[in-house]
Amino acid sequence: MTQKKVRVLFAHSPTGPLHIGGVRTALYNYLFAKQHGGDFILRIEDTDSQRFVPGAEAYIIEALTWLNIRFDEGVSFGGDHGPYRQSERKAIYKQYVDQLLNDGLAYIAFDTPEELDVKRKEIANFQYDASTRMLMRNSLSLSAEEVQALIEAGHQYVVRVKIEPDEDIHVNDLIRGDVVINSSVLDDKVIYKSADQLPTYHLANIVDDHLMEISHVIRGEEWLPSAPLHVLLYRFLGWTETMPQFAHLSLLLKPEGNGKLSKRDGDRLGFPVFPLEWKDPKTGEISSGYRESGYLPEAVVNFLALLGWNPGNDKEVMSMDELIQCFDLSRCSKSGAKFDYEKAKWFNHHYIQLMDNKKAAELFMPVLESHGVHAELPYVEKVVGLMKDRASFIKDLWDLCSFFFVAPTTYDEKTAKKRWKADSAAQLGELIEVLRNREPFDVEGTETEVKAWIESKGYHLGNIMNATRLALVGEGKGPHIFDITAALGKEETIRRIQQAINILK
RNA sequence: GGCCCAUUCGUCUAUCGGUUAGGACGCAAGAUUUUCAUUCUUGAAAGAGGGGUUCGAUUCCCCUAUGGGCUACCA
Repeated sequence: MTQKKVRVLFAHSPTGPLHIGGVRTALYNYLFAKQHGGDFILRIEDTDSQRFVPGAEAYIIEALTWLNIRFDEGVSFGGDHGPYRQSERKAIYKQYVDQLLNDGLAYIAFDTPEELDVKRKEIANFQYDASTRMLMRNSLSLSAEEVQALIEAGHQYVVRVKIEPDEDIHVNDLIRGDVVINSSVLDDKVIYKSADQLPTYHLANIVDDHLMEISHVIRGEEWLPSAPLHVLLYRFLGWTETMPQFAHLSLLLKPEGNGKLSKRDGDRLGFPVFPLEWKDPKTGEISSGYRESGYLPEAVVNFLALLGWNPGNDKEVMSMDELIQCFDLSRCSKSGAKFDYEKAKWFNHHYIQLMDNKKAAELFMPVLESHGVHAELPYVEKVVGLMKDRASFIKDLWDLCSFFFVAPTTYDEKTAKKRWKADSAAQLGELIEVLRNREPFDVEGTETEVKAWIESKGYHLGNIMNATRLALVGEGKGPHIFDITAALGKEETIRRIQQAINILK
C-alpha cells in the first residue's frame, strides 16, 4: 500500500482572506504532517483568473506564520516540485488534458454559458452527462470536421470529463469510512477552459497532487461530493496506485442558528472570523482579525484544534508540540462544530495566566503607549504580575490596572458613598503619618505595621482599607491593598491619600 | 428538486452493547477576601422520534424528522 512519505498541503485560492475554517484545515494538515515527519506544502490555486484578489496570497502566509503553522515547501518557501502557483503550471495541465482527450475519456464542448442556461430552464434537473451530452454541441455529437472548423473559427470551448453512468464509485475516507456515490449523479465536469487555457480546480488538483507526490488530502467536507470525480480522474490518468488518501473534515458552523460560518458572521456577531485583520482592496471594508483583537496565537491554535477533534481524554490545554503528538484523523468528528466564541476567550484568558510576566509586560507596553503612558518595563512587569490573571486579553489590562500608572482624579460616586465614612478623612490623615515613618515600604512589613496601628486605635479594619483603596484606585476594585502601596511607592501613596482627603473631606 | 454527510447537556465533546452517560466553556450557588476579580467547591443541564437486532441499546440496522454540504467555464 502507501509506504510513501507523508506529504500534505494547504491549497487555497487567492480570492480573499483566509478564514478561520481554512486556518483549521491548514492546522490539521500541519499537525498530521509533523506527526509523521512529513512535508507541509503551500499551493496557490489561482485557476480562476476572474476572482483573483491582490494581497490574498501574502495574507495566507502571514496568517499561518503568525500562528506558527510552518510550511516546508511551496509558494515563497521553495522546493523541487514547483512551481506552486497553478497559474504558472499551464503547460503541465495542457499535456494531461490532451491525454484525456486522446484516450476518449474527455471531450470538447462548445456550449456557451447562455446556451447552458437555456437548457437548464428547458429541462428540469438538467445535468450535462451521459443522458444529455448528445443533445449538446460537443465533439461527441459533432463530426470531427465540424469540431475542427469551430476551433479554427476561434470559438472558445471547454473540455469535459466523460463520465460513464451506473457505476458505484467508492471513496475511502479516513474520517468517514467508505462513501459510495453512483456515477450517474455525477455530471461531465468542466476540467479545462480554452478562454484562459487554465484547468478548473478538479483537474489541476489531481494533476498537482500527483506530481507533487501528495500522500493525504485533508480538506473540508464541501469537497466530499466531488471526491468521486477525483477518484475517477486518478483512474483516467492511470494514477490509481499512487492516489492520495482522503479525509474530509466537518465544517465550522455559525454560533447561532445554522449554516456554515461565513465572512459576514464575524462582525455581525462581534467576533473575528479571520486570523488577521483584512482590508478589502476594492471596497476598503475592514474585517477584524484575531491577532488585532488581542488573541495569542497559542490560544487560537489550541481552540481551533479542539473544534472538531479531541485527543480522546480530558486534556484540553495543549501546546503545538502536544497537538502534533496526539493528533489523529480518526478522532475527528463527523458532524459540524458551532463556533463557540466564549470558549475561545477562555483559552486566551488561560494562556495569559500561563504566560510569564515579562512576556505579558512586553505585550502590554504598546497598549500603555497608546494611552500616553511611558513606563519602565520592570514596573510594568510587576503590575502585570499582579493583574494578568484577571485579563482575557492583554488590552483588558488597561482597564484593570490603569491606576498603577495614572492617579485617580475623580472618585467613583457609588463607591465613595459606601466606603468613605464620616471619619475616613481623619483616620487616613493619621494613616499618612504611619506610612511616612514606615521603612522599608514593602508589602508585608507595611501591612503588619498598618494593621497593628488599626488595632491599637480600635479602628474598623474594613473601613480603613476600603477608604484607602478608594483613595489609591478611585474605585472599589484592584488587588491586595499593600501590593498597590508597595508598587506605587511611599511618596505616591501618601500623595494619593492626601488628595482623597482634600477632595472627599 | 436530486445526491452526499451528519444528529449525546445551551456550546465543544468522551463513550467504540451492560456507566449513577464523563470532562470543558457558559450559567447558578457557596467558600476564600478589606474591594473587584482570580481561584476553589458544589449544582442544574444531554442520547431527535419511531421501528427493529439483542438477555440488554446512546452505541448496530432501517424509516422519519431536523441540520449541513454539493448540485458553476468558483474553489
